[in-house]
Amino acid sequence: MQKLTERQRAVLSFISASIDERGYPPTLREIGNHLGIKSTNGVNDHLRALERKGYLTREDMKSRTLRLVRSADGSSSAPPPPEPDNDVADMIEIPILGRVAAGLLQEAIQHPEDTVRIDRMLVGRGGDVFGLRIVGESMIDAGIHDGDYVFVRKQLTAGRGDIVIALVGDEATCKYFFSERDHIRLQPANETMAPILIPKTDWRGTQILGVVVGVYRRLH
Amino acid sequence: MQKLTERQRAVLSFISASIDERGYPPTLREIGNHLGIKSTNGVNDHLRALERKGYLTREDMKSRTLRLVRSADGSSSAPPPPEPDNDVADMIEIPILGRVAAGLLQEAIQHPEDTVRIDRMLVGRGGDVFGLRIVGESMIDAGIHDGDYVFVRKQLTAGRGDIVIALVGDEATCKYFFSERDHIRLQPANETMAPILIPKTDWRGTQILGVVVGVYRRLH
DNA sequence: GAGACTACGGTACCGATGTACAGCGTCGGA
DNA sequence: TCCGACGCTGTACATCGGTACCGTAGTCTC
Repeated sequence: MQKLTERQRAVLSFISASIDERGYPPTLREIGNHLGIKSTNGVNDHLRALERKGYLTREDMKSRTLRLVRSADGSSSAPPPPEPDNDVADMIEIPILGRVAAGLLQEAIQHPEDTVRIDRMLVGRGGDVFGLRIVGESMIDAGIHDGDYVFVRKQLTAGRGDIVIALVGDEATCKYFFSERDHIRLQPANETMAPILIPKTDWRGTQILGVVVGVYRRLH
Repeated sequence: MQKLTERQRAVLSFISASIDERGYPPTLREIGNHLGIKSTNGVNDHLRALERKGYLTREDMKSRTLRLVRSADGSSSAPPPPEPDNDVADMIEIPILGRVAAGLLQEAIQHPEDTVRIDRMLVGRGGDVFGLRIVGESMIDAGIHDGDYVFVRKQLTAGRGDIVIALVGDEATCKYFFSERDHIRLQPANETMAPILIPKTDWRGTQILGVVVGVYRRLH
């Protein structure tokens, strides 16, 4: 399968998204509208290129007859295969489990507040991701404010300097992670707050819930 | 869910088959053709009945916008019920138009880099939303860092203290917005940077592109 | 017998859409 | 430097396709 340009990929992505979300393909003008292309011909050029490169087919003189072609590697395109498209329109559903530093984890997990869906692109590949609401200012110098949502990829280990969600006692907390000689240091990003030091002898892997892969703040 | 007549069931079945096999819904005339109905009105009667009984929805004055509605008992209608069409309406597709303070607006708008989809909940109701990538540290004290994505609701006015995307000369920039006696003040959230003052006589409404309604930062 | 709902035929209108043609600028080879 | 691919603007046009309005019939219920 020939390579696509950025622009062509964007067109393909929008077509795929349209089919997924609305159940029918877009028109030339809808595509143009979405991508800021004013001329139907501009869009048609892209479609011709995508046809030529084997990514989609369409029928003459009929509206909305775009069909995605499954690519050789099996990575979809085609709508009927229920598995998510590979590079395109890859969505992830993220449960917002609770608030960090606001209660027991168990408690939080049992009362998912809400669920949001965002583009997989925004949280990177792979992994099981959940969301938490931040309470407090302990990570403010890292640009994580009170009320922000953080998206967390579940994993038991972390690298030096990663922002993690860790269990300290019964509380989940958001901190920088540093593994040092004989202890784990959980460092707030706030000059007024002291790091939490945990002797490695007391440390268990299960205490890391995951690594923060995204931060979202709603304004207004 | 109300009962269907033989004929209505046949219409529904054909629509479903069309979506399954071809990837897009049929037109009125295609339905009529298949079922031996010569009048578009005959078909339209059926579609109206199916709408009224809650089996499908469609959009006005747009071709092939039939959508099957999942029936209460879960027994399809929807051809491949992979994802719940239920809250699909709550998704929003956001084109990432460019980088703030990195070039001309026109330039940016004409070259959308990419598109992301996120839950409408995250950006609030209504409005046309686009995305920008932040370049620079001018809003760092507001927790908006270099490389962050901001989601912007298009609007020409702003309230005191809103974070806006504004046109200053040819550049789009992200700043706090303050309307004062005889000038507009665009205030960076960075102690080392000076506000931009624009006499109200020089100010035009078109200079505000929109209000920042969300900030996203990808980590890791 | 009046009034619904169903199930069409026919026709007309007009907005929605795909197609075609003419250009323009950029960019990376050959 | 010419050429092809890319990525558009702009315009014109014919068809596609949804909607509206007018009729006819059969069935079923009240």
